[in-house]
Amino acid sequence: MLRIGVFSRICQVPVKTLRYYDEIGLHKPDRVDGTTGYRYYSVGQLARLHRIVALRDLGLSLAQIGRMLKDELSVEELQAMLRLRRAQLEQQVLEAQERIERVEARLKTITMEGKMPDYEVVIKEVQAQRVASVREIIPTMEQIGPALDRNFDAAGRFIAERGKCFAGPGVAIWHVEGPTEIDMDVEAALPISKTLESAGGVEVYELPAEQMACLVHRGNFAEFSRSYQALAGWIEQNSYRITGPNREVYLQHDRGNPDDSVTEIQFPVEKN
Amino acid sequence: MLRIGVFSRICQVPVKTLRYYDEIGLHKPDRVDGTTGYRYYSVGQLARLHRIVALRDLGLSLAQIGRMLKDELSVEELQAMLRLRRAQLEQQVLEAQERIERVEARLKTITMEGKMPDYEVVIKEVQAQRVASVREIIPTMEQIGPALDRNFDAAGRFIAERGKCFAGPGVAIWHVEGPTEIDMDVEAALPISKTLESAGGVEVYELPAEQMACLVHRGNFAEFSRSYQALAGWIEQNSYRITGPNREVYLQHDRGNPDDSVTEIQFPVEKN
DNA sequence: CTTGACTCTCCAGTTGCTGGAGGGTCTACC
DNA sequence: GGTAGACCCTCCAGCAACTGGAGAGTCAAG
Repeated sequence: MLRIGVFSRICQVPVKTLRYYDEIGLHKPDRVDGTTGYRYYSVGQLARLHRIVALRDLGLSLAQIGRMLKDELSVEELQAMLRLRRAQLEQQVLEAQERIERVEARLKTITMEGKMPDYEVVIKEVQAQRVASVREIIPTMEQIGPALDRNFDAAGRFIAERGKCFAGPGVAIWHVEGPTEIDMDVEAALPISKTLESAGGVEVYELPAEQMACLVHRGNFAEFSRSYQALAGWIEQNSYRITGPNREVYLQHDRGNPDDSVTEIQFPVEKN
Repeated sequence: MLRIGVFSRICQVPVKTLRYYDEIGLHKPDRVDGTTGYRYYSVGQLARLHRIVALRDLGLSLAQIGRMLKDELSVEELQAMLRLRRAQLEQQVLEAQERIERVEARLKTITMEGKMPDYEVVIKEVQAQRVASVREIIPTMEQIGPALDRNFDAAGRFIAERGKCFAGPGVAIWHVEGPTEIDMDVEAALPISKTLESAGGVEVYELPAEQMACLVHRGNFAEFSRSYQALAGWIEQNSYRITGPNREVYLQHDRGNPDDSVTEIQFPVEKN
C-alpha cells in the first residue's frame, strides 16, 4: 500500500489532483484509513490511473473519462466519442490557425503604422430585421447625400403614418460592385417592429441575417474612403470574401453636426 | 445615450457580458444613473468595445486587453505581446494535431481489437534520481532472472551496510539495441537518498531525467513480450523515437508470487 | 520525545462568463 | 392616472480542472 505522496511520485500526478479525483469519484484510493483519513493506493491502481491520464491527454473531460472507465459504453459509443473529439480538435486547429493569421495581420499593421491601428474590424452575425426601404439609382456622387436624406425621410413618413414602430437606426444598402462614382444603386432602409404593406415606392421586407465584417467610422462622410480602404484591406488580409451588398448603419447622425456622426460600415463576408 | 439592451444589440455583445466588463473595469458605461443604477452607453463607445472584441478574438485575456487599451504599452511591448500570442497559438496548433494523431491511433486500435486496449501508454517526465547499480553482461535468456536477483541483492547489501537510505523500487536498465537474446548488458539499480562512494562493483551515480513512454505491465515476466510489443507499436504510431536504453521499474515484485508483479516499462523518447 | 516530512479537511481563487432570484424602472396604452 | 410588459438592477451560484494556503493531525527516524 502506498501513501498518496509515493503514489503521486510514481504516476507523476500531483497530490492535489489525486485528492480531487477522489473527491469527484473518478479515482478512489484502494483503502482509506478510517481514523486518520489517510489515502492508501495499491500498485495495481496505477494502470487505471494511467488510462485516465492517457484519455485526459486526448483532451477528454473527466466526466467523459469517468463514463468510459465505468464500462458503460459499447464499442460504437466509444468510437463515436473519439470521432467527435477528433472533429472538435480539427475545429480547434482551424480556429488557432485563423487567429494566427489575424495576429500576423495586426503585427504587420503595427509595424507599418508604428502604432495600434485606429480602427477595428470585427466579425459579427447581424440578425435579420424587418425594414421599410426606398431604393433609388443615384447618378452622381454629389447627389448621394440629398437623395439618401430624402429617401430616409420618405421611409420615416411612411412609418409615422402607420403608428409607432420605429425600431433602430437607419441603414443604407449599397447595391454596387466595387468602387463606382456614377449610377449608384442605393437603398435607404429603416428598421420597423411590425409588418406593414409596401406602398408608394416604400418596400417592406426582411433584411436577411448575415455574417458581417464591421468597422465603426467616426466623423464626416467625406472621410469615408479611408475607412472603406481599411475594411477592404482587412477583409483581404484575413482571407475573407465579400458576398453581397454592403451596408452603412447610421448610429449617430445629426445633419447639423456631421463631424459627430458615427456610422458602422458592414460588408457581408465568408471565410475563403 | 443608449441603455444597455440597445447597446448590446448594436455591438452583439450580451448584456451580461457588458455588465461583467463594467464590473472588472474593462469597459465602463459613459454614465450611470445615480438613483436607478441604469447604465448608459454612448455611440462613441462602440469603437472601443469593438477593439475589445477584436483583441478578444485573438485569444488575448481580458487583463491583457485592459492594459493595451490603457495605452500604457509602447509599440515594442505591443509587438512582443502579439508575438508571444502567436507563439502560443502555434503551440496550440501543434498540440491539437498531436492529439488528433493519438485519437486516431486509438480509433484504429479499437477498430482492430473490437474494444478499448487493455494497456495504456503515457508520456511522463521522470526525474533524475541517484542510484546504486550493478551492471553485468548476461549471456543467455535463462540467466537473466537469477543474475538480476543477484545484482539487486548485491546493491541492496551495499546500501544496507551504509545506513538506511533506500528510496524507491528497483530499476533495471537495458543497454541493448533492439531485441537480442544473447549477451544482454543489464544494470540493476536501486534509488538511494544520499550520495555514497562507489565500491566493489557497485556504481553510485545520478540516473538522468528523461521523457519516458511508459506502460504498466501486470503479471509474470514470461508475458513481457506482449507489453513490449504494444509499447513499441504505440511509440511508432504516435511518431515518437526511442533515444536511449529502456528501463523496467519493479513496482511490486514478490519472488514467491510472480503473477502479482507490477512492472513499469519505460522507453526514453522524443517526438519526431 | 522531538523534529521534520507528510497528510488531512476546508476554503478561496483562477477565467470569462451564464443563469436565476428577487426586486425596481420605464413607457406605451387604456 | 393606473397597469402590463419589457427592461434594468444587484447579488449569488455554478462551470472545469485544478492550485494555493491555513490550521491541524500523523508518522518515522534519531
